[in-house]
Amino acid sequence: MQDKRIYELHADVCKALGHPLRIEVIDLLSNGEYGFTDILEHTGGLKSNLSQHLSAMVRKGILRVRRDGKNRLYALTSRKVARACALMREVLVSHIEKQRMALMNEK
Amino acid sequence: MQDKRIYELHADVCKALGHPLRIEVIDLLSNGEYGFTDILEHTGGLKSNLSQHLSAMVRKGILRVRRDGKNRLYALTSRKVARACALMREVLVSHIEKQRMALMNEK
DNA sequence: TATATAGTTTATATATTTGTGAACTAATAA
DNA sequence: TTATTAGTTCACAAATATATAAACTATATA
Repeated sequence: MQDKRIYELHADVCKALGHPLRIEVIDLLSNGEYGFTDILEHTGGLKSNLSQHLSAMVRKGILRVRRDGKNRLYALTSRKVARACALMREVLVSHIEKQRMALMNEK
Repeated sequence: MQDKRIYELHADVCKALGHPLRIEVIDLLSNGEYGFTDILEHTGGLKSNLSQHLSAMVRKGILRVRRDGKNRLYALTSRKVARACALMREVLVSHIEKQRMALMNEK
């Protein structure tokens, strides 16, 4: 019941997965590196909003950026991020399945 | 740029990982099923707070509960949850490593 | 040098999450 | 039946996260 610090850091990194836009970005970047403008075109919304989400993801260590002329290219820091994300999607899908089943049985 | 709904659901499940107490619970339940009181003893804090976190996790489909007399037993719905969590921890660890390296180089 | 492009940063209003304690409920035990 | 145990639910205050728009910055181009 000591050193909760690791749980705080761990939760903080996981928080990066807890927003629809950020999930969409991770999904896209699973295919490789993309420029800011391409990501924005893909997700829609305001550039300032996207910029903030991306830099939060970089700060938490799940994305990296590099400059290429006047563009910025974003990528996942590791395939592990994509894998973790995919696992959670599978958990979601089976939960939805179970709910559907439960609904069918009560009718 | 359509059906963002899946991203919302996906993010919502991932949000379950985004809190220190919930990470601590997932870590514990990686070892198997535990009773509410044992979890509380392990994490500390108020029972009402733990109860709310646990039921949110059940609602999102990452934990399941069952009754055993007057106790309630909680478990992960799938090993996938533990694996996703472990992957994100690895991402955290290598980020911390990289930061340490960066600090060393600038000194 | 002046302009345009490609984002970033900042300020702020709103929405969501979290922690706390009191009240409540279901199952068992006396 | 009455307590007791083992949690859950509720209401509310405080803390965090999010979206938006305006201002700003760095690089490249004319």
